Amino acid sequence: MPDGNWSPEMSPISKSGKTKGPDPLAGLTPLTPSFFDRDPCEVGPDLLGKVLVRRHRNTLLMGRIVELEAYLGGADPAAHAFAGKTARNAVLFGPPGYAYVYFIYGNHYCLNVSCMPEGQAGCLLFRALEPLSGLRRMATLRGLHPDPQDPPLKLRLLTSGPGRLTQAMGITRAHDNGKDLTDDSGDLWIADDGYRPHKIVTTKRIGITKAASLPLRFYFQKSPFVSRKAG
DNA sequence: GAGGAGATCGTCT
DNA sequence: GACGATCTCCTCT
Repeated sequence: MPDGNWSPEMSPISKSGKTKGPDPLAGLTPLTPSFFDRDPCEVGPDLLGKVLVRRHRNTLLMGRIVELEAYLGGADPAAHAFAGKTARNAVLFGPPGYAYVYFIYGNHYCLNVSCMPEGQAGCLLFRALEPLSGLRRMATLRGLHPDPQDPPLKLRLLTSGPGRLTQAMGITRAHDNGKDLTDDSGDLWIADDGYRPHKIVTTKRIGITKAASLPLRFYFQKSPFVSRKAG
């Protein structure tokens, strides 16, 4: 899409997310481990526009990735892996394409995907999604009461932020940490639906004090679902 | 609309 | 015991 106004193709395709009728996963192919077997700075722009797929009980939840941050591991003081491997961050040192979920500020979970070859740490933090499917379930999980009209401004509250998107997808450390996000037989994986992104903006990362000036945050310039526009 | 502060708990030192 | 890759509510302008 050219970098004009937000495209209708990015609007929600299913409110219920119930998996009946035509296969809602038709045309979706899982990403491969080799996709993530690279520097997160390279993976980040490529991962924008892909779809995070979640099977939550009998409901399919899907969201397009519109905002990410890269964390580089041993070379990045802001990264959890900077101080070395611990029980908490062990997934980051494992094979690429796996979910690293951690608990922060006593309230929130954050979802990352591991990058780089096994033995080297690096990851991408999911900061925002555009809700595509299963909006009612997402609203319920978020503790919101969905308006029947689904006004666009309310939609932003579902998945615009790292803590919000994990809550909307029902992602927790106990249930999802260490999952293979390239395995479409699981209940959490990443798909390519053929969408090709429009203009990508690169800015400083949010909410950190160390290495705060590095341009490692990537998002779609025109997406209303990005957590914050200012870098 | 912008800014500040509290909530709340796992992880690390 | 201190800190933190956040969110929400409340207050002020």
